[in-house]
Amino acid sequence: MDMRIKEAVELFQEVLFYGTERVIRSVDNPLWEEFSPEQMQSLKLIGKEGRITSARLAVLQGVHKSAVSNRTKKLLQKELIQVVQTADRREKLLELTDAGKSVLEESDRILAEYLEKLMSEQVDDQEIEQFLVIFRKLSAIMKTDGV
Amino acid sequence: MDMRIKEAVELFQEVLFYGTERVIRSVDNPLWEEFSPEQMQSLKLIGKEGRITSARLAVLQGVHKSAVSNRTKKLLQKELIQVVQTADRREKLLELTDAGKSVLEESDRILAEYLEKLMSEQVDDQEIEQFLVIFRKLSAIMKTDGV
DNA sequence: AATGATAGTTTAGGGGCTAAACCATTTTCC
DNA sequence: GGAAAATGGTTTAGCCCCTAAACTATCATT
Repeated sequence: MDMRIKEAVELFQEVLFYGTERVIRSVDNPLWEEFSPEQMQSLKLIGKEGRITSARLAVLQGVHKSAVSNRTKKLLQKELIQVVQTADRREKLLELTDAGKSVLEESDRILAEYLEKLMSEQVDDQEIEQFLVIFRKLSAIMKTDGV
Repeated sequence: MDMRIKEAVELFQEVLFYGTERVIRSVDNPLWEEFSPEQMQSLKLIGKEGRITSARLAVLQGVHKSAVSNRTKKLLQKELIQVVQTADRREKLLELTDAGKSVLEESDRILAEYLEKLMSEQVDDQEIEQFLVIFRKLSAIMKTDGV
């Protein structure tokens, strides 16, 4: 096996599979103690789309509809989202409340602070550029590779 | 806020927080249906250290000891690891069985195949090099930044 | 020998997931 | 127009993971 592939396997697992959880914990964002990553992602997608159905959210998040039902149920209880009824009586459109928007902004702000600090301490300018390039690429791959 | 930081926040979340699960699913490794990422990581660390205590595993994985107890319980039941008793009757050293070693090797082989295919289709040689550089950096950061 | 510390397990409760079952509503077909 | 099929979302059932307290056996200290 190509040594590079072998190394890639190790790094891939270390960073993507096993490192993520550690990063989330080290950011030490109080909001992330109250809202799970799954709930945060739901907020993000709802915010991005403006108004969205549960079905679409399930597709975007790649999970079963009942998982979405459970997530949105909690977000509704926490009043971070609200329902807008459509003509189709079966359907519910979800949108962010002001509180939901605040949570998203605050969460991003804290993560930005964390990254800014991390980057200023451990990464030089050129590496930041490379980081962005590679992550843009990874993001693109994840969106196209049947992922 | 620096636009680059803003972009980094988005990409970071997309790739590390929300993309990982999708990648795991798209690799389509049958072993990963039988063994969770948490169990796989335990196998990996046990394999790397040769013999290891639950306490050390808890530290390396950054989880509570009861989580480790549950993980190793399942791995024992599946006969992927076995216990070696020490002089300290409270303590148990864990080591891989041959079956455990096989699972690790097979899992890595499948992931290597996946990455090789991915890289040959969507990434050029220079990008592979950059990918490795950046991931080495990320891996190093995760090991030192109180992560 | 009694007390405190330690290693690991079990218990309790919270989060997540899949998928079937369920219910109301809409669409399709005859 | 009415019955059957499809659809949107919720609830139920069962499995997984986590944290942390409670618990038990063993070791170390006083």
